[in-house]
Amino acid sequence: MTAQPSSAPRSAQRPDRAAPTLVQRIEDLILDEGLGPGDSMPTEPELCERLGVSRSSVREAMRTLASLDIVEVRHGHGTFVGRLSLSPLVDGLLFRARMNHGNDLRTLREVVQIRIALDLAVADELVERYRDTPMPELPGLVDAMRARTAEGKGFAEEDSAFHAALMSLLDNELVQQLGHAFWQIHTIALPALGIAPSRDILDTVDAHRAMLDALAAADVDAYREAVIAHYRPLQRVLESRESVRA
Amino acid sequence: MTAQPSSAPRSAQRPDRAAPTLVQRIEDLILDEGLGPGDSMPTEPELCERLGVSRSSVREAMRTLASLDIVEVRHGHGTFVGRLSLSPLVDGLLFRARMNHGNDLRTLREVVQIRIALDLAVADELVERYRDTPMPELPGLVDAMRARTAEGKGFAEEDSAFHAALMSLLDNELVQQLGHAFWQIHTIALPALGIAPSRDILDTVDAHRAMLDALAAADVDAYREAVIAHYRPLQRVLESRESVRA
DNA sequence: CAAGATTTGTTCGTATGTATA
DNA sequence: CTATACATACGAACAAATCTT
Repeated sequence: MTAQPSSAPRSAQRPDRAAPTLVQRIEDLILDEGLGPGDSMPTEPELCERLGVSRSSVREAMRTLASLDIVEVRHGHGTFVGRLSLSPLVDGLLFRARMNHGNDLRTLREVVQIRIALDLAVADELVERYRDTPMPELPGLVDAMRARTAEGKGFAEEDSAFHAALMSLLDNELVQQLGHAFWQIHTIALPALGIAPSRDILDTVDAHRAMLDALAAADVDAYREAVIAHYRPLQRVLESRESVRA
Repeated sequence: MTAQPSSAPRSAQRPDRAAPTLVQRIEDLILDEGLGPGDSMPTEPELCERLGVSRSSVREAMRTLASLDIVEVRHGHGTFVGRLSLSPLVDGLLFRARMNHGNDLRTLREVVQIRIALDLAVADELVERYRDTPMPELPGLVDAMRARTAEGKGFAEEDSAFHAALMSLLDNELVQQLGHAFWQIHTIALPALGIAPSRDILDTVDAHRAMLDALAAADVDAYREAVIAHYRPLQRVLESRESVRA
């Protein structure tokens, strides 16, 4: 009955002996040429020649690669190897969030759950690393958050910088990017869905400070507590919108 | 100094007052029409008319949406709303893995680290859920793994089904998909990079059984141990290839 | 500042391959 | 087998953005 895996969505459509798609051929070209992020790609006419296809085809393939952040195209300037960020994940999840809006905020709740899980999972290592590499700029960020909250403004920049700084201790680039990607999801989605931050957002600021205190004291349990507290206001906003369930 | 966020890669290029891109307009069309995964999209000529753009532009936008799994196009049949899977994440990470191959297997190591972190993070909840919903098909899967190993074959199907079944207990669709996506990465990447599984792959099979035993006994610590042991052979393969560092 | 060269963005018309009825 | 509807591919022309001279 398991004739077709059927789980593999579209990526695994490589029957091995089939003709490589144009997207793959361009990927191979990047690798063969030894290009890295930021390096400029051949121009479209050049690619048409080298690959023996029309410009329309090259352009469609480039769009695919651009949406995966494998290339980055700048109008009137050229095409460059992209940064291989997780922006496609962000784009996909943002659309998913818009899609099941009206029903509930399921996607956003799940994103927050994963952020919590990730933060808790790296807590041990973070405490250890922080011992060797304290980060003197972090308290200033927390103060800035408080200041901006007092002004009635958001503190997205500071929040992003705070978490990015902590994650940078981990020597795992993918975790950093995943964290940033998930952070982006609700930072972009909530305002876009017209959902205002709750009043107890100040608790979030305090939780940031508590996280720093726990790190300075090398107290893993306290850090875990602070992380959970840190997400509580956000969770409250999301749960309060929990409505119809099919 | 923070004039431009500049951290936002490409997704957030929405100065709010700028003309919505064609991709966004098609996304809006899907949402406005109330379409869901599997529903058929308007045909290309129809979209050209409704959106007032040429066929090529529609096609390029569709390619972008297809690579994000927001639409799925079936040759000669039509275009349909996609499943919103995490296939773009898989595609991007697979390319990244190919890119820093030759240097080291950094990306794959990071993927495994995240899988471990996720599995450990959900251990508590998993044990709890398993108490209420034991899954009688799982031991059979482990036996099948052992049988296939004895035949010298891989057990990708069984492994995938095993982890998918466990994750399905969690009531967090995103975690399931993330787990499956990361699983796909090294399952696809390792053979593609010509790296053979290590001899001690049998330990992985045993670890699967240990995971089940721990779940049946509702022993969280034992489950955590088994999870870690489960990844050890894979980690060994990846660490052994650690070579040049720039 | 201005003109021109380069490069990507958009459009049209046409022909071809593929799945369904 | 034929017909129809659909996606796929191509090539040429023009538009718009960017950089250089």
